[in-house]
Amino acid sequence: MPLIPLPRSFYAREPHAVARALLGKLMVRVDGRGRLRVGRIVETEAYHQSDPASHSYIGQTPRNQIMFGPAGYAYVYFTYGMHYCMNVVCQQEGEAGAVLLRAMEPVEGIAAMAKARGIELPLQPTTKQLRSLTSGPARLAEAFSIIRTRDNGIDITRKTSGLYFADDGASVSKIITTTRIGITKAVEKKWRYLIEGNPFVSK
DNA sequence: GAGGAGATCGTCT
DNA sequence: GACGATCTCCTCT
Repeated sequence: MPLIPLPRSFYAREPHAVARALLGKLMVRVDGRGRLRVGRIVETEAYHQSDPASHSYIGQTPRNQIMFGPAGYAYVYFTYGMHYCMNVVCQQEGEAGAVLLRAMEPVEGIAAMAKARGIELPLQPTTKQLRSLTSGPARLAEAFSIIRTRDNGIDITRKTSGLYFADDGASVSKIITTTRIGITKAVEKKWRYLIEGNPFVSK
C-alpha cells in the first residue's frame, strides 16, 4: 500500500481531535538513502495555547514560533539538556496548538531505529526490546533521528520533507485518556490519549 | 519492580 | 540563575 501524507486539513483542527485521530496512524521517515523507518502511533498528548503546561502559553518566542504558524508542520524542541521531542502543529494560523508524540510501535526499519538509539538488537527481538526503541517522546525522536536544527518547522504534509504521517487503514480498538506525563502545570487535565492495552505505550 | 539521582544545556526571568 | 512535555543507571527490596 502506498503511503500518502495526511493533508493539511487533518492537522487544521483543535489539538484534542488531532491527538485522537493520530492514534493508529503511521509516522514515516525517509532518510537520505531512501530507507524507510515507519512507526504506528499509540500514544499522544494535546497542548493548546490557553494551557499552562504548553510551551505556547507564555506567548510567541523564538523557540515556540513554529506553533504559532499554520498547521501541518513539525515542532521539535530540545529539553533536559539532552533530549528532543516531536510535535505536530495543529489548529488554525494564529492559534498555537500542538500534539506531542509520546509512543509508537515500530513497524519498519527496526534495525535503523536501533542503530539511531545506540542499541544492539538480536535477530528476533522481544516485545520488551522493541518497546525500548520508541516508548517515550525522547526515545521515538531519537529512533527516527529527529533533531531540532534539521526538523523543526518542516512541512509534514509533503513527502519531500522526508518526515510525514500516513493512514494505512488500520483500525484502532479503543482509545482511553489519562493525565499527562512529566508536567508540573495543569496536571489534572486528562489530555493524554492512548490505545488501550497496547504494549508499546510509555510507562 | 520501585524509587531516586544525575546527566546537561537551551530558554526565559 | 533556575528549571524543564526525559531517560538511564544504580541501589534496595
